[in-house]
Amino acid sequence: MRHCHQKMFEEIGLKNTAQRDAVYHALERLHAPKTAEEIYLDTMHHNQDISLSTVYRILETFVEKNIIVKMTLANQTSVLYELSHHEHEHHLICLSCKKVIRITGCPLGNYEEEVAKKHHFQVDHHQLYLYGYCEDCRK
Amino acid sequence: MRHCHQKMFEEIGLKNTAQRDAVYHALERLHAPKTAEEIYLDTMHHNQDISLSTVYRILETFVEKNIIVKMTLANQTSVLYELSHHEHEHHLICLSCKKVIRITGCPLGNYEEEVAKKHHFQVDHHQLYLYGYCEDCRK
DNA sequence: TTATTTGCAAATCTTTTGCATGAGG
DNA sequence: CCTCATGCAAAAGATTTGCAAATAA
Repeated sequence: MRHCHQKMFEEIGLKNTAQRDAVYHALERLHAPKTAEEIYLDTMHHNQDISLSTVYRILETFVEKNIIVKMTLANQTSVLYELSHHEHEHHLICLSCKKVIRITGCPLGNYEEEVAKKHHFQVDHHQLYLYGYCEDCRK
Repeated sequence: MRHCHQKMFEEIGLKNTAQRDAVYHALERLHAPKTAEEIYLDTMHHNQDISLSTVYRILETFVEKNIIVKMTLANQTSVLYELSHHEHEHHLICLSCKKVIRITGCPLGNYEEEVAKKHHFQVDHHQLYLYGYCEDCRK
């Protein structure tokens, strides 16, 4: 039973359990937004028994502690989770293979301020998704 | 039993039923992205008995015929539907009252082409959501 | 030791589907 | 008439929850 993330859990005030460690490892391995089910299966495939409800609970806890983020894509029923990268990013979503690709850079410029002024809406953050076909699927 | 949308249904090859008419009326009244449940309740409140599964089926049909669009917001489990406006639009979502406001105008410019070039990704369309606080809630 | 975490099963919520009945053209 | 649409109830998929047992600190 490894405890690679012991220090991190300590810092954020969470007990260092084998299940939390395993879920964190899975998120590191998968390095893309994944469903709770996918994270559960990946964990099981790496010989860490866990129950699906525990995965959900751990993911919720991680979201609260801001170490992962939660997202929902258009016309997709499940919620996706990925490690927080603490940098501004957007996503490309392949309509064919459903792959999600993170990209940095942002075209918004001072658009948020324009919107704030024009619509009397105080912008906190934004999400931009570009849907299309990835290199492999456009062939 | 009114049939205000008879001509439209005829044109797109759908039978003109009281339920379809009622759902379309509800979408016109609500003029914002709403859940199937909300559309169902609005329809019932306007004295048109309908079953929730029929609402889902009608909404699916309308999506196929391109007279409405389907969307999912971040961290929200339910799918939302609204009339197609056939113009490019984005949405402001109030984090407090959950209101969704449609806006026109787009800050992307030639960003899609840049992404296509840089990431070898063929962009089909995009979604932009600005989260924050609306005029009523920022007070 | 004690509060926290986990596993299991059951509950919940949203959406879909099978099938018999009903209605539009 | 005959096909398509609807209602109902049941199924399905995703997520949450209650509770007793297990475990970290």
